[in-house]
Amino acid sequence: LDGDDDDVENAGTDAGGCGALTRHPPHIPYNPKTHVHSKPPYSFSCLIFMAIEEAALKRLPVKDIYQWIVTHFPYFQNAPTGWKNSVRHNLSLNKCFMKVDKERGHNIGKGSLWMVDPDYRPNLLQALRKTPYHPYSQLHILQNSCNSQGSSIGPMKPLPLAPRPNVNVPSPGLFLALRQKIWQLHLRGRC
DNA sequence: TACCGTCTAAACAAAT
DNA sequence: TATTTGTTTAGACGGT
Ligand SMILES: [Mg+2]
Repeated sequence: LDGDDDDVENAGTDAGGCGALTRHPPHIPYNPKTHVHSKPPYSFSCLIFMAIEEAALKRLPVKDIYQWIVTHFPYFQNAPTGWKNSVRHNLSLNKCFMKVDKERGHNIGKGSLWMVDPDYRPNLLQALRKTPYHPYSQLHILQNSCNSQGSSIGPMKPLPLAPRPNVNVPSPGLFLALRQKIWQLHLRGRC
């Protein structure tokens, strides 16, 4: 039904080098909507994680994971075929992701729903924390820009980095909103 | 050097 | 029957 798997991509060499298959450089501000030729600086595990976390019920079928990824990271609209294979491969092999038990009764089309194994959710959060442009690695930008024009005080508050009774405190769902905010500040030349 | 996480390809089976 | 979904093996790569 969905005519995906569109190829017709770069035929072979790309002279300049900055063609499609390049991971986005860590030091340049990244916007998934505009940098459609850079591979997002997130692993498939992180992408899947964010997709599931933003789902109301924290569960998604494979197809919806695809959809979340392409809408939030348009790079994949024209990415070389194979990334869906990688998604499925990751879901299956990565212990952080598990299928929801096929509940008798209501079934959602094909396949199963996928969820994050609560025991391994901290692992995914840690992985996400280590990526660029994650709230935890970018919050200082918001802080140093939005406030203070005159305060000569340095570092301000150390930031709420961490510990927390965690569990589901640092919502990765906030990630995109925060990243957007940071991006806007960047465009205004304030950080 | 080994190990780990990651990515990509591919073979294959099962479900639909 | 064809497509989708899921599992598995294999190899490559960069970082620790
Ligand atoms: Mg799994």
